[in-house]
Amino acid sequence: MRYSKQREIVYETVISCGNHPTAEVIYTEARKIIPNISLGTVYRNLAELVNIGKIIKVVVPGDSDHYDHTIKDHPHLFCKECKSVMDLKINSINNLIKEIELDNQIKIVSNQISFIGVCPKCQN
Amino acid sequence: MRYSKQREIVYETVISCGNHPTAEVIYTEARKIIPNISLGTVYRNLAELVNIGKIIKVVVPGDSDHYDHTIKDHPHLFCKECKSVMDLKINSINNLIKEIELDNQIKIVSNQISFIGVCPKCQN
DNA sequence: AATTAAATAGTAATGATTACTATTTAAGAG
DNA sequence: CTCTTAAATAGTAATCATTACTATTTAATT
Repeated sequence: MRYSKQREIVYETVISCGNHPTAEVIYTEARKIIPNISLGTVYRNLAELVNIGKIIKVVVPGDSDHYDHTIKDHPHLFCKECKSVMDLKINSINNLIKEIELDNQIKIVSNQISFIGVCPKCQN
Repeated sequence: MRYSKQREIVYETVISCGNHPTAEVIYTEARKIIPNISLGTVYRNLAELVNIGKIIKVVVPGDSDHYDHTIKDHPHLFCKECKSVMDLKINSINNLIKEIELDNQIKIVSNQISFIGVCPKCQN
């Protein structure tokens, strides 16, 4: 893969944004640095960064895809109130996956574990 | 909610199909009984059936939504090979959710736990 | 049988994402 | 340093799933 300024900016934006940005958010941020970067370029580079394992895609029910620079396998919470995506801790995720593989006679290569609920900030 | 033949057929199709049909699959099936049923009617009734808790929606990364007549909380496998959706058993899902709620100080109201991998039929 | 609001069919619109194409550019070779 | 070439881009069009809209139909009540 050849170097491109655009890909570098897209990657840096995913990291600096922190809050699981969507393609649209990354596009808005990236345009502050490369004003004529195109949305297609953002999508293509996000897909490539996912492919080479530098970021992951987070699928949220009823919302566009989000991107996460935390590679380590972890679930997410989608907050009903503030619509934010939050990383979750889970102690035994590897054990859980092994258990599910054995119990169901399947091979798991990746997962999308999402919870819908209320984040700490939005608890009343 | 008023009775409608269309809603009844949509519901029965989700049940009889078994294999986690998509809206498009349900539309095709339903047209065998009501030839001029519209796709919008299928979508609207699926949403209503989800709302009243008679079916659940299964979100799969990179695929359109699937519907499941099994209400009990359970995760799904999306098979990379045959593209099918399969129900999974998990012993301790309620304990898992309680643990995650405590560890992360959040309130969970629903979940979408999906694994991507290979189903038993597609193991070589 | 008349009334009324919910549900429908058919179609248009939306929104996220992907595909296409002419142009630009990174990077290696001479 | 210049030439070459394939990868990457910008800009735009197309696609796909899903939702919204509207005139008409229909379930259910009076």
